[in-house]
Amino acid sequence: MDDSLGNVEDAVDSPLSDLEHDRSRLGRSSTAERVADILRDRVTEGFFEPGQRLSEEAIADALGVSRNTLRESFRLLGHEGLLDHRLNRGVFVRVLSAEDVADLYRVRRVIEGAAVRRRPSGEALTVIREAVADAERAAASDDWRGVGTANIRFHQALVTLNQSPRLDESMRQLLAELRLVFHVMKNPRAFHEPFVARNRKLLALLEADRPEEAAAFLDAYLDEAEQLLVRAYEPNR
Amino acid sequence: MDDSLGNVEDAVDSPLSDLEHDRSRLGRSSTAERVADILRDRVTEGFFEPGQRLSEEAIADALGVSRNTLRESFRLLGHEGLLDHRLNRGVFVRVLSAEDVADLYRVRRVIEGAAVRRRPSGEALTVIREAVADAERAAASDDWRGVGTANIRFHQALVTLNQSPRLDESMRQLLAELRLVFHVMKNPRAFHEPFVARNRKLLALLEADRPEEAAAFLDAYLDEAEQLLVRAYEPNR
DNA sequence: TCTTGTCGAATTGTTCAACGATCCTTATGT
DNA sequence: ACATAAGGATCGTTGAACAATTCGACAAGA
Repeated sequence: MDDSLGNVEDAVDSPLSDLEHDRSRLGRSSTAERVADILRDRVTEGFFEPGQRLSEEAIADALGVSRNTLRESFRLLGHEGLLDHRLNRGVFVRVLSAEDVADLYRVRRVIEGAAVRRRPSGEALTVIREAVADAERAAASDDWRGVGTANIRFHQALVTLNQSPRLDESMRQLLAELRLVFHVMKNPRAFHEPFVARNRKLLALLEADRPEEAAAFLDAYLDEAEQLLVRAYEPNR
Repeated sequence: MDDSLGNVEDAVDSPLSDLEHDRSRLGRSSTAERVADILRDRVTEGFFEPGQRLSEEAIADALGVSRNTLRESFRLLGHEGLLDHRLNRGVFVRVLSAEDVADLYRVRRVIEGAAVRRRPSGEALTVIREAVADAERAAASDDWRGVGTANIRFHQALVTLNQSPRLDESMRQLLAELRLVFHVMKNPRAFHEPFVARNRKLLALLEADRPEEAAAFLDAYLDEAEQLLVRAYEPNR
């Protein structure tokens, strides 16, 4: 890797370093992990309902993989909190209690709160702006499911202000768990609509470099979101 | 389950709900998980050195379990950040970069910082006091390894102030990762001794209910700890 | 009627042996 | 010295097998 040689590779130097960015996706094949990806999607999208048992034989058969491989996948998702592995009984889609929801929001207040107190980099702000705009666009066309995913992207982007890969990863998992709960909202509009404008407001506070106000605003934001969720959730226990 | 019947069960109603509390300990076995426990200990205690490859056949043979079971264990530890799973190459004890260390401390500042800003419950304070006392006792008898573990207990107890099971678990994993790094300190005394008195000071600030000062003190505390670690660590890259 | 014991089917937990795929080292040839 | 090819070691995955455990059903007993 000596650039001083001035060989033909220099011509594609920039696009090449772009490619390097995708390298993390390369090693990423392995039947067990791919199966885990599929199951993760299915669980978070609600295809498998919370509490439902995932039969090893049935799923291994359906996906065309062996039970052993499937079990490796189960271990991964169990560790992510999406599946509940009970000894000798099988794996079940995790059922979150109201107390779990409260805990998830406790963590959000800590991680997102720390994020908005930081002086944002322009780069991070760009991503946040896009998420806000996407949510507004989706709301304008009554696509409340789209609002939900844009909203998730917004909060994920907020956390990147911490500049910590581990916190990013924690947030990713946290939001995956939270999606398990979102499905109980029968009226997605009622849950997502109030927050579109707040995202815009929070972004403005960040851009104005008023971290303490942003933090206070976020706290109220999360309080209300939690209330909405718990209220719709508590009855089903 | 109608209590109004006034049957004999009423007499044991209270002790029965006590029993439920122990239910979590029941499911607690499974060869794969027990193997994961053993390996986790071995890795954090330094028996397996960072970078070392863990042969499936050799370890499965040594522990008397099958390769498939061992692989399930590997998946668990891989997700905890202690093992590095490279496709078709095997699992290696994770090697943390200086950037990883910085990230771990970034997370600590967020999680522990949030913790000390809370009004501590008397119960949590008791555990913290014990950890401080243990560290002082160990230091008095030149047991610097003991100081290290008491110190870890101290910070783990700090995090419980957040009253969040998920943050507790995150901290547990984070500290396990950090232990991977601690082993590079050839002089444990130089690394642990300065913090015994600071633990006491931080505890005093908590007891005096001065959260902002506690937070500022903790930040400086973590800054110095990180500096010490990185300085001893950077050369070995 | 309620509790307790027992049986059997279904499912998970774990092992084992096998084979292709991939990586690493070493030997080979230019 | 360098690229290439061969070989061995190890991983990835499978399929089958069997023990262990759960759970529901049903019978026996208080």
